[in-house]
Amino acid sequence: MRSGELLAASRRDKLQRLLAMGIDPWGGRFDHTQPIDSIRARGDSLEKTDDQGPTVRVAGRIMLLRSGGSLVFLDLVDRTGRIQVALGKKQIGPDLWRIVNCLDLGDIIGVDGRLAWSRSGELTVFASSLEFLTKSLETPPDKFHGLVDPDLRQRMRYLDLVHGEGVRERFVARSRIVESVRRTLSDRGYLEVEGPTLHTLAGGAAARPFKTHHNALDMPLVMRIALELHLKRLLVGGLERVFELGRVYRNEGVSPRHNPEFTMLEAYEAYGDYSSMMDLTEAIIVNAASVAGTPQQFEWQGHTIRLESPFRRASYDSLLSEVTGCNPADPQSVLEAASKAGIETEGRHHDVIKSDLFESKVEQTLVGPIFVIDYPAALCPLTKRKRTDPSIAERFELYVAGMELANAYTELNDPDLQESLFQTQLAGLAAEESMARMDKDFIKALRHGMPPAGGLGIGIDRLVMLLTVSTSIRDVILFPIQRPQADE
RNA sequence: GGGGCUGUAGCUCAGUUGGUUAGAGCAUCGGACUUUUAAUCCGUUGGUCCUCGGUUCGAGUCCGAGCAGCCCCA
Repeated sequence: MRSGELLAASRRDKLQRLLAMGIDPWGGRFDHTQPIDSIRARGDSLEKTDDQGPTVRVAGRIMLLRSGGSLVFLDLVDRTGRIQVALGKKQIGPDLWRIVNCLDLGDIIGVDGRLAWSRSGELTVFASSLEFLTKSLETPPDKFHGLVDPDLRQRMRYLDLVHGEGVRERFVARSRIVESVRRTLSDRGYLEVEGPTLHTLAGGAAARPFKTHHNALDMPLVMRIALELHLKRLLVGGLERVFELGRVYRNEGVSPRHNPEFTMLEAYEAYGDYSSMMDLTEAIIVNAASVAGTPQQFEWQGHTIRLESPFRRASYDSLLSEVTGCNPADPQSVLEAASKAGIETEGRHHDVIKSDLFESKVEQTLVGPIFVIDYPAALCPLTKRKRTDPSIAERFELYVAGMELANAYTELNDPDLQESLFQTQLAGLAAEESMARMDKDFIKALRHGMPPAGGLGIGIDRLVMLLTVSTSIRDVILFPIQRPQADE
């Protein structure tokens, strides 16, 4: 028999012993428990010598078990923390003591007892009674090292949450961040809406979609790659301030910064523009950082990050010239810089070359947070051009540690220009890298009149990475994509 | 898509130049213990060395292919 089977057999055996005693190994309702963190807080006002502290009731999973014959110490965890429990044969009586002999690491129990400090100074619930709540039939990970194999941590996230250092806290922070983002927007009068996730056309971003099919209607569908075009239809509909915070899907590679499904925020504000979106972006991030407990200054991805408002703003062209030394206004100078950087230039649109140069040379230097503003217009088919210079689009991207975190425009609301931009495929740009995809229904909506507006997109997973100081997107997504395991 | 690294007990990890029966800690089981802190002490059980193939008298170790994961690059 394998070791795993032997371990399981011993737990099954204890399960049977519990059943034989008339105890339900799967428990039931257990009311009036106190969260462990609040119990710990009560310990602060407890004299070290007081062995008759307040009566408490706690429930949780057994993480450690130290048996001293007729006195057992165990560490119990709940969603708020960890506390030591002492179970004494004399204190709980011989009937309940028979349960103690059936306890394994990982079991879930409920305890009533008095809170007091143990002789060695550990805050402890000295149990007067015990209720068995759930048997664990699998062996938990090594009690000291926990689960460290990144593959197993993702496949068995439930174990990672229990045993991983700071894992539960990180996902609690994620939830608080999302909550804060919603609050910042709703405080400003934004309405949360839900657009369709099944599209007939993948618009609003440059990405390859997942394809699917609707049987009853017998039509091909794609999973959405962005929220943009439906939210703008709602601006036409007069909702004026709308946002959606939801999942989008891109059929692309996996990396420490990319997961094929991820959470996107998009917000649109009638009568705003890209600079009002910069203010909004700062507010969203600064507010979220404060609820996530992100330090003012920290090391992330090899850079020292300071999240201080206002974030620096610099134009695309000025950064390009600063880093590469070229003159962005002079096509020849850009061409030379691009060739020097080993970028393919033959037969490609000037703005496409510029963009490649920016990506290969400038992005990595952007420690930030920094708003990169005023993009080459040809790359931005959904963005309004500057009145003073139609070659420049009123767009910004927010960078932190070389990573794109947010993207925003003054939204293009001229239906005729939009239609012609949807038809323009830039030389040297693959169709799937282009945002230009004809959406006639959207154009029609624009013809009815979309108010001038600012629009913003924030990658929520990346924001959570930043604010929880995580290195991989997989550390902030509960169930990132994985291939199925060959066996089992 | 290309390159590098990794895969050994339920978990965390050793494993020498290719050489006898593959080891440790935790976990399990048995024993001692009513103030322990990864409890301790004594004893015990547990292996598809990721898979398939090859080289060899002999493979956890070398070679090839595949699978899975991590990282870097495009």
